[in-house]
Amino acid sequence: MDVAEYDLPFFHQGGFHRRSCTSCGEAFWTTGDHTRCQEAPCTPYLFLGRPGFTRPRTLDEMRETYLRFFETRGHTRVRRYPTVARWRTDVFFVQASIYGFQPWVTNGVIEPPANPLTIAQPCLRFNDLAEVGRSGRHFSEFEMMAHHAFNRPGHEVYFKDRTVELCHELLTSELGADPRAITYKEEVWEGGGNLGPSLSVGLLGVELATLVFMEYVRRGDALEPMPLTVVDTGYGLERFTWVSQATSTAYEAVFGPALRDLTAVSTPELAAMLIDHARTTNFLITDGVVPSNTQEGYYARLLLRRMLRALARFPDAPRLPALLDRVAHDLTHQYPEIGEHRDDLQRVVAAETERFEETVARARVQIRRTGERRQHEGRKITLEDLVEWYDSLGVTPDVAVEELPDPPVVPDDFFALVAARHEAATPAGGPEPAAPIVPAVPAYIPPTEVGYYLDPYTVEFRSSVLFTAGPWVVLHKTFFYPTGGGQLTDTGHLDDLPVTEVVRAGPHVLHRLDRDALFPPGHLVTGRIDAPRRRQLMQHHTATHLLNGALREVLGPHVWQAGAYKGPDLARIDVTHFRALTDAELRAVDLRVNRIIRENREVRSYFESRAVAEQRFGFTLYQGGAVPGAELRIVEVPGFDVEACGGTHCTRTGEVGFVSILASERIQDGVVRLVYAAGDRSLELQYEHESALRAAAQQLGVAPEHVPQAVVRLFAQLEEARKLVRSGRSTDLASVAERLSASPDLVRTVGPVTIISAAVEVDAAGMQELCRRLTASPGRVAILTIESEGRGRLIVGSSAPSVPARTVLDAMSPIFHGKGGGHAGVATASGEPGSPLQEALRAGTARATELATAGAAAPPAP
RNA sequence: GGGCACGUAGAUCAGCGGAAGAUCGCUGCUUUCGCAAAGCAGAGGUCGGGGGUUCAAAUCCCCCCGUGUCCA
Repeated sequence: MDVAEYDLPFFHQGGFHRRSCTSCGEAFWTTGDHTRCQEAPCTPYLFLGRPGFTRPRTLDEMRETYLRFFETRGHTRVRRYPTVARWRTDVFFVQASIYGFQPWVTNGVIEPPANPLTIAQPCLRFNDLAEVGRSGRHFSEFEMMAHHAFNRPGHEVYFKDRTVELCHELLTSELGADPRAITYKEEVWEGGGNLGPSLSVGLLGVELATLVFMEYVRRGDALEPMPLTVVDTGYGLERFTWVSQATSTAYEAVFGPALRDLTAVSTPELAAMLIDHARTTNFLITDGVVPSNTQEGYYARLLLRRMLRALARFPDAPRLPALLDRVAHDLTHQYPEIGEHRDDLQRVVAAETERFEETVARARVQIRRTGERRQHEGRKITLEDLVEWYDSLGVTPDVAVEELPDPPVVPDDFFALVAARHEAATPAGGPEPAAPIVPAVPAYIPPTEVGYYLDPYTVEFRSSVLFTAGPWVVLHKTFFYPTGGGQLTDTGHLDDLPVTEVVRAGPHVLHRLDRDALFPPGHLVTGRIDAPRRRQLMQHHTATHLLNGALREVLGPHVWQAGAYKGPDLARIDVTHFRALTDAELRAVDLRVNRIIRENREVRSYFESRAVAEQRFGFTLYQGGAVPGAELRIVEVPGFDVEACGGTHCTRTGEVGFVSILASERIQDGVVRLVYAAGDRSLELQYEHESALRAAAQQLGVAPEHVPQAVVRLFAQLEEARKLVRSGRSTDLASVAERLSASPDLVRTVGPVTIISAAVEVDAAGMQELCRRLTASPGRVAILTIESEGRGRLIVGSSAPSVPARTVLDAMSPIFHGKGGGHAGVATASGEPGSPLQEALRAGTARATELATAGAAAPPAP
């Protein structure tokens, strides 16, 4: 980055000089006489026991001081964004104050809610979890205070000079830092394809803030100026608070009395870790994360389990619910929504705690058993076993060791071993499902006017053709709804040609015909939408919103839509929840939804600017996921449910008719699915179910209400019958066995050994069963053959030690080209049928006789 | 989104290529005034589902379903 980028008038007028840090070599600006930048590691912490600001402030005081400082200098205070970045697909969590404005504000698509603005944004970072509590300064949740300015050509708010000036004024005049102790180190910031110069603000060994000036786009090696430049600052609230209090760790300054209380009943490190995690958990769950084994949910689980494990070591410490409550109480002053989610959070945590305890109890039993078995076998439990258990049972080595008589030594780098194991695993990576191939619409074609938002009831219209490509048609204006938001495409006709699919591509709506479109440009077509289908789709879509609202009411505000489908036959909604729904919950949801339908409430659909909608309704708007654009389409059932949604909706709830919930299942940890039907479709299904029930009743010859008992009875009878068949077969085999044993030409006796050999006519399983019966008593050898599926099969069974079945078999196999094997007790083979098989049977009998004779002559030592 | 582990009797699990097992629970009998307990006997299994390899699969391979867990 060019030196000139950092050469600001403010530095020159303020008497700053530019130096190179003798430690890291980076350039920095200061009015003092430092030879090093005032940041770690070049400069050690100098503020410990010697505050960098004039007076100590608590976290809340420091935040308020900051925000007010910028408010009085023309900035508008903006509410925090959720810590869970639902509006983004590239990250799970907000990790910096600018995330709330990416990508639509920073790329210029929409206006910021205010300009310039100031914000205190809770951020989550989980990369250094192991350091939290131990290092004295790491947090999993921290607040990034910021002032942001977005500059468009012709509308310049402020840029580098004013930014540094404000920062310097805040530190010196407002907080009372010694101006000469401050250094502004030159750095380059880069991210998301953008980059620009930045200044890192150091004081007494701490990096207090970073001032980033986003002004370039990287195109290969070249840098191009951005049309919109952004002042992206970040001030660490926790560090400011710490520097003001000069305590020995940041935790003492930030967590205050809660930390002292908890330290008294545990250790300082664990107390800090617990409070940090409790804060983070409060934010996570309040912002809509349900603990699970995937995605965001896993972090909630990870934190909760770390807390539970730590608390288990200190019987005098408060239990998890009390800890979370205490921390929530401290946060509620600033974030009232955390207090509002208190009860819901406690339910979520209780369910997760129960689950954890079950998991650990189950794992302990398993480990103890394995330990005992290994000891029996004279083998040791290895470190590898512990890694395996952690990975697959979720048991930390300290717990595993408690269950083992002779545990291996657990090295300090245990978790590095786990990581290494994952390193070795190579990801598979399947092919992406093919997206429908849509032709490129030339840019000169004007955007399609869409009529279905304002008027979802028009199903016939006239419009002119603007563009065709193969079967695809773009119209000047359309009422056809393209697949989107989980709602399936409309179908119908353009003139008399069937429309099979409608998709949106950027500003255009493309209709796909069942053949190539031969309309000349400008041709006027009549569009007719399949009205019953559309009506059904609308009913399903509105029903989905009603269910979502009812689920939040019944289950709690942790419920978020995690996916939805609205087809012509059925609809589905997936929502976050910590366990499968009970029948009572389902009934409550069903009752609530159908009641709202009967009340025939208004369903309002309208456009609203994003900033206004977010401020009015909050981020629960984004139930369907990220929605682009400056304007949001809002679908609101006043007092019940509000969502940003692009679908077609009924205008009154009564039009939905009736909703019947057909099924509910837990589709993955933390997500449940409801399947349902609305309107005519729910009636149709009702009829289908009734007629199915009647048909079943008729078959059973009972009244419909007696079907369940009749089925139970039927199954009992079936079981009886199966038993009879089995015992019948078994008596059959028994009589065959008896007959064989009684046939003198099949049986020969050699000393204590009785040999029975015969060709029988049963199936393969019967042959085995027969063999087992014949050799049930000691001193018996059975050699049986069958022919089935064009092959010859044979079995040798022996309960006479002198005649190993396998040896007999080996004498027979070559004769009928049989393949097979077995052991001394039983051996089987299959090969050619017919005379070779008969020959083999004779040879086997001879071999068995030989062995028995030898055995009788020289009995084996006992 | 990916890795790994697991799915066997009502419950908890063993077996991991050669003839389906253990413990608890259940039923009956013995014993007892009765209960508990003990002893004896017995019932209870599509070894998650579907393909494949093999003379032979609960066991090996592939796919699917379910459960758990670790990681991003």
